[in-house]
Amino acid sequence: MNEYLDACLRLARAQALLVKRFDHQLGRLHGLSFADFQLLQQLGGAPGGRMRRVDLAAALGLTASGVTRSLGPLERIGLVEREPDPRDARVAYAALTDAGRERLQHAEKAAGQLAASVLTGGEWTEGDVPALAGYLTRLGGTGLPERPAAQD
Amino acid sequence: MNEYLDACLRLARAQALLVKRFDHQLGRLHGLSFADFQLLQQLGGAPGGRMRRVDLAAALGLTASGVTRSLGPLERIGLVEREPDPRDARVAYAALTDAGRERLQHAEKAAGQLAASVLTGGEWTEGDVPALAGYLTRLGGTGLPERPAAQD
DNA sequence: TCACAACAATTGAGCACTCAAGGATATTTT
DNA sequence: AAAATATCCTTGAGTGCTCAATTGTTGTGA
Repeated sequence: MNEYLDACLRLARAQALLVKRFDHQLGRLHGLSFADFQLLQQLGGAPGGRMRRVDLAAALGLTASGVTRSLGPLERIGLVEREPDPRDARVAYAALTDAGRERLQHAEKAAGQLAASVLTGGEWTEGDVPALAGYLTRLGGTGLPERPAAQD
Repeated sequence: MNEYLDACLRLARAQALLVKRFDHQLGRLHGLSFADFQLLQQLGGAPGGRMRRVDLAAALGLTASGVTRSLGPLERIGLVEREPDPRDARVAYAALTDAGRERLQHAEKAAGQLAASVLTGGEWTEGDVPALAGYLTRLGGTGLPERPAAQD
């Protein structure tokens, strides 16, 4: 096994653990999965807190079908609502509700804290996280929502 | 959004893309998903090419249930077989068949090549991959099967 | 020796997706 | 103008898991 495959396998394992931790923390405190959180975050970063579903799918790296299915439960609990486009009957927007905006704020805080707890202390030194982020960006870890940096 | 959460989100995105690429390549050439490949690899690295299912679950970071379900199709196509433990009736072993061993060899070669194509060239310089592997190890990217390093 | 806790595996139900198909609508081509 | 093609979204079916419940077996302690 070469070092490249080793790194790919490590990435898969690290991600699985990380998702588990985020799911647990966000689920416990806010009733959201990590995937839900990412979806809300993309909406939160869009103008007016709304996006066409097809754009949301592209932004999340999912299919349209996946977005439809993910939005269902979030609409039902009132975090997201559906809006038509007056000019194009094919299009439906997904928009954050006030409750959704508030839930996102709290979840973002919790997620930020969990991320900091994972990536600070112990062996993590000053340049590590930017270096890691750089490598992950090269590997396709792009398309994150534009957000003002929140300093912890 | 702080830089720690940014890195975690990038990891999730990078992984999704990587899995898609491995699934596609391994599926096309060998009829295996990336998850199937990882399972076969764990068996390949075990003494005699066999492990208790409960140990396989732990090694893969899955539940016993997940392993039972993943092994089903692989048993049906003859890559893996089930063996009882003569001393403990609770236990079932998952063992690579000859066909499974051969499939694994081919898949491992293809996976190694894909990984190399992802992580070499362009922006990747000499210390990058070991550094990335180190960070991922810290994040829980451990438990990979012991394999003699195959140099490409 | 016996009761019960721990262990191993499986199965039903549910979550989180993809792919393919299909319906409706808008755009492009003829 | 009409036909062909592209776009958007949803739904059925399938993949890949987890959790909870269940069954059967083994190990431990009284």
